[in-house]
Amino acid sequence: MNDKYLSPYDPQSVEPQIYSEEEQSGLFNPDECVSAGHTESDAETYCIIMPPPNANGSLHAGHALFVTLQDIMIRYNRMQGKRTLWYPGADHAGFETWVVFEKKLQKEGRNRFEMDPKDLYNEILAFTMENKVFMEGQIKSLGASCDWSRLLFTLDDRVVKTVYDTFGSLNEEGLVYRGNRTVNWCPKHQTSLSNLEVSYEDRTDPFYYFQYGPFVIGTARPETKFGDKYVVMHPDDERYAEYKHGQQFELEWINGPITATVIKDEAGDPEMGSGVMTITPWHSDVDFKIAERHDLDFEQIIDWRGKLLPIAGEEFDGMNIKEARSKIVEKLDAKGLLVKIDEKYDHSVPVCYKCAREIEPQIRPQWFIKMQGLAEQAIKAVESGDTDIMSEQYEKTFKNWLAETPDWNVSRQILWGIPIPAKICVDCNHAEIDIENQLSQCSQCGGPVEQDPDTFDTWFSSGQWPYATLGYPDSQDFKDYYPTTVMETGADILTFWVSRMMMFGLHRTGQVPFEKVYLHGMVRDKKGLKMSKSKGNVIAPATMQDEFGTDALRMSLIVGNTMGSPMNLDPDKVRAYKKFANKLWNVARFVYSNTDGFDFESFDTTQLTADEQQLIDAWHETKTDIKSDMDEYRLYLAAEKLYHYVWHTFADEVIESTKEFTDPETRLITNDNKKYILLYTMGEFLRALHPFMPFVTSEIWKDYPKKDKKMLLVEKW
RNA sequence: GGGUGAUUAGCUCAGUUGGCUAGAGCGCUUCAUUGACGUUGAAGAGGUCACAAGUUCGAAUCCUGUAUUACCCACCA
Repeated sequence: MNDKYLSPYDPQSVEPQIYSEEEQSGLFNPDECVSAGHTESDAETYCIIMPPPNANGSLHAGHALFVTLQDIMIRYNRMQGKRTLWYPGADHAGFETWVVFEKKLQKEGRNRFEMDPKDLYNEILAFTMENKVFMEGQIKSLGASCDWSRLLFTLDDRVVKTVYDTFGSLNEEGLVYRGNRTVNWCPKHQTSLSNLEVSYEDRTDPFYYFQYGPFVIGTARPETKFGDKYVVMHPDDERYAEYKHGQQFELEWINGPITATVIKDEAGDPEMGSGVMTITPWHSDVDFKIAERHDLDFEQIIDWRGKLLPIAGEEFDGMNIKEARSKIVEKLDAKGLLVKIDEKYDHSVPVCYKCAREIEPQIRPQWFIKMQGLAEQAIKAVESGDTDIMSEQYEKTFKNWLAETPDWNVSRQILWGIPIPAKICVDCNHAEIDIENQLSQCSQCGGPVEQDPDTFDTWFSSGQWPYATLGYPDSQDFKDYYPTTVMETGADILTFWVSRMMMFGLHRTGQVPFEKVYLHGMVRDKKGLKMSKSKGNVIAPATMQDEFGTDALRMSLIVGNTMGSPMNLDPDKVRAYKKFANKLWNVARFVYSNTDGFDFESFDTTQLTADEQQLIDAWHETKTDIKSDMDEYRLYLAAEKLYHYVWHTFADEVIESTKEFTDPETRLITNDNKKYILLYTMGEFLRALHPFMPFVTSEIWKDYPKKDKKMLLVEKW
């Protein structure tokens, strides 16, 4: 027996060695598996496209969970003899990286507005590349058996080309338009956000009532009221029956007398306040829609930095809106127009999900994708079963969201991303899509054109990831592996990402991008709370790996974690599986020390007694059971059953039953039947356990006395 | 406001299409063990499976209602 078994299992010394042996074997690449003869060239394929992690920081527990889940699926299916491809990637993560990078600049006392855009871009690129390498190292440390030779970055030329082609083909089908629309503008980040990137905060603020001509209007935002020259009420509100649609009247307002117009619109809610409101079409989506219906004027009151524009009058021009609010109230009060203030008005305020600053709705020309037809196709594909969302509780969310999703604003005003292939005319502002980058003058007025400074929403490019990675339309990978087998990702990005991949996949390739969707829940702390730096409850996977070993971390993330439900990570649980790794080590120590020199492959199994045969049959029953759990993605059950078998059946019963056959002198087992059972069964469960705990099983496998032994990675399960 | 889950041991959670005495990890009690094992093993305490009613030979599991709770979406002049 190898002396290494005399001391307890030490993950730190074993893991890097095992991973580098596996990686250097080249067998993470399915082509290598075929040419080395481990996989039949016509074998069924199995493919997972890795959700490309954001290359802007270190891995958190959620990454550890997805790497573990996918690696188990991949290793299991590879060991089933399938041609198995796990395609790794890295995401430039537009806005997310932008936010991280901006914080870094801030810390260094620098300001991006003072930097040359090219320098800025290059700095972010360098920053991202550095993080990308670091992140890949962490993924490797988790044991990911993905094919690094195919690694793709979301800003690689091949990806950009695919993204442009898709934008072009959407445009050809009339699904792209440029529109002046209300966007969710973050004054801090200087970009528009999608609806999904806006969160809401409950607040209690003062609510002001002002005299507006003959009416009383209520508002929580006096600072927008400068431009309000329309007063809206419900057509059926009898209190105001005397006022006709379009009727004009004079009134005294913030900066003197103005002329207001009465608008009758169903959006006016008679139950709300006085039933009368004034509107600010530029700075509210609801108001925008009313204004559109009645063809009203749009006036910008607040600039992109959150300051009042000249329309607010000399006194307020350039003033920050927060400061302006109280001053306006004071002024109106002085004029006798303040009716009352309700100090306790509860409402929810839209804020930027990154900086929590209030969203300022603004109007800005943006590129939009028409969603309705694309969404219908995606819904149909799920209903027909072409794509199976395995966690059924999310199927409804998926369909409901798609059925109601508005057109998608794909423009972002950030530098870090894929530039939108469009030109803007310097003279007439006309915007034109230019996929091939050939346009030199405006097709409308002949004036000079400039590149559209906006970039794509990162989900527009990552939504094309499955066919972009595989090299649509004519690469061999695309032919071999598309549609992919499983998309495994977090339930929280079902709408952000999975829905977009479905729509784009169907649009471009005519096929769904994946056959199954496995969604995992969020990893939380042991009390079920979301991990966050402010709560101080963040558990870094690297810490768990250092303390308990990667196999232990992997097991603890899997056992008891049902598909789609949140997962609570408790260090005590990881510790428990560290003990399990050591238990395996000691099982190996016992088996190897008792079977030195025993040739189990030449053993005549007919010598086994009925009771002994029973022990082997019991394993095979367990194995069959586990296999069906694996095939149906009940990984949590398979893991638990393996754990239970090794500890409570093999160690507690099989091993114990051999002890009466030991030589009193050497204290070794003398009975060949027992030796056979021990060796044979251990070989079986090492293989079965390998997808879950690749490191300790591989290390034990090195000493397994089998002829024509392969790496455990490519042994048959 | 709409939607989707959750509620099982002291704690954190499993429990597959309804089916033996409801399980795991950690914690707790007692005994044994230094001859595979950072110990481990044996035994044990601890559960009205949120509550109520129902379907069934049989319910933690299915139906209805109630309570509590979490998350997602929409949105409020």
